[in-house]
Amino acid sequence: MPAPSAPYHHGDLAAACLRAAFELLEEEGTAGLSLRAVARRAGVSPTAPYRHYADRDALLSSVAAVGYRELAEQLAATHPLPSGPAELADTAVAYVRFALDRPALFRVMFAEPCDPTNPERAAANAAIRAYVEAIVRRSFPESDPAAMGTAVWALVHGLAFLYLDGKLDGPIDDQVRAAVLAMLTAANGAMS
Amino acid sequence: MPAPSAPYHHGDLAAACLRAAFELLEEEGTAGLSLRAVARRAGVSPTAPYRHYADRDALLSSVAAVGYRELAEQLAATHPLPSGPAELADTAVAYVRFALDRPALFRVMFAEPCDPTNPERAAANAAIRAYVEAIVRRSFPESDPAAMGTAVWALVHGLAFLYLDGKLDGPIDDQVRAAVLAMLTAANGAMS
DNA sequence: GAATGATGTAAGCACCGTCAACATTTGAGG
DNA sequence: CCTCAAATGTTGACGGTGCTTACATCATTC
Repeated sequence: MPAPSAPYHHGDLAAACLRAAFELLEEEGTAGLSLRAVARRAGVSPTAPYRHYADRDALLSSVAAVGYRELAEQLAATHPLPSGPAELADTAVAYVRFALDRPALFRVMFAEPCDPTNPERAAANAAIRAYVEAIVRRSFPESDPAAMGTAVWALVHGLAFLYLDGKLDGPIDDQVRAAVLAMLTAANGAMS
Repeated sequence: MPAPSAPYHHGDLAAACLRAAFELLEEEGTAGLSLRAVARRAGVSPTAPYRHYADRDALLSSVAAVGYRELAEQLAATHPLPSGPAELADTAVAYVRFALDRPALFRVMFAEPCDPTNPERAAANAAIRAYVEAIVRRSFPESDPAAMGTAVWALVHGLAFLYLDGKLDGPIDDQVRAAVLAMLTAANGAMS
């Protein structure tokens, strides 16, 4: 009998927990994501996940790390290295869409008081930062890459959160595009 | 005997709960803000707050509403109606400072899956929006006020969240200023 | 083949949000 | 002034949570 019904050892409980956490996040939102629910879904006792995750925050950090990778993939799929305001606006739309398509995941990634020393998160953070700075260097060669990179990321990130919180409504794609383009063209009229 | 020890009726429990919630938020962060803790601090039974707040979310919404007013005050105290990139950068710094000075409150205000139909929140939201648009109309008269207002708010809001989540570090004031100014001057080099 | 470390379980603690039933106080109408 | 209803606060309970401690089972290595 190779698999009677429930072998004592699960096999790969860490991965199963991660998968269960993602499913719960999509189905019930952040509130439904409890360690006990994860354990139930993985078909395991309530305290089994503690063998693989120190506490709930550790599981959330792993979820967030996967989320960062998926966000990066979605952005790269839009434009591997966007250039100029129009493509940059496309990328902004993709970023906001990710947030709105998977709001609970996005909140876990960015809205939890997280542990900034977590290496997975730090690495993902550095990756996003490098991606944005590469864009900036190419599209705005005369700007300070660090400052402009920060600003571009903040602009897009802020748009995502404002939409997520219902502070903005209306056609997302068009409004995101309009906001990004307005910002990138505004200076001409205002600066001396 | 006007106040023996503990009169059956509190007097103004709704306000006392709000005050207790603010204190707990500052002292212990979002995690420490439970209805029961609020009740304890107000010196009242665990379920008494339910006479004044339908549930925990209702209390959080009231906390957020007060937070919006305080944020608006802090911005107005910096520049009643900022004009031009430099003053706009000052206002951005004030916004980010608010977020970093009172991180738990800021998260309650913006990072909770909130009820967008709550009238208090909607009103506060409209007030911030009007403030930003007034700034934009004056500082960027050639821009579309709606799109540019959204973009400016998003830029500042995004900076606040990125700092809050530890995605950025270093001297806050200088970096926020640099990011805002970089964004507002970048277009000249990039657009046709 | 037995010891050892990794993995999963069971039981329990303190806390949480919320409901239902009850107690007390206040205030308005007779 | 007295009554009685509404507003307010209390008690007790239920199911859920994160987490700890002690124990059971398995897989591996000597």
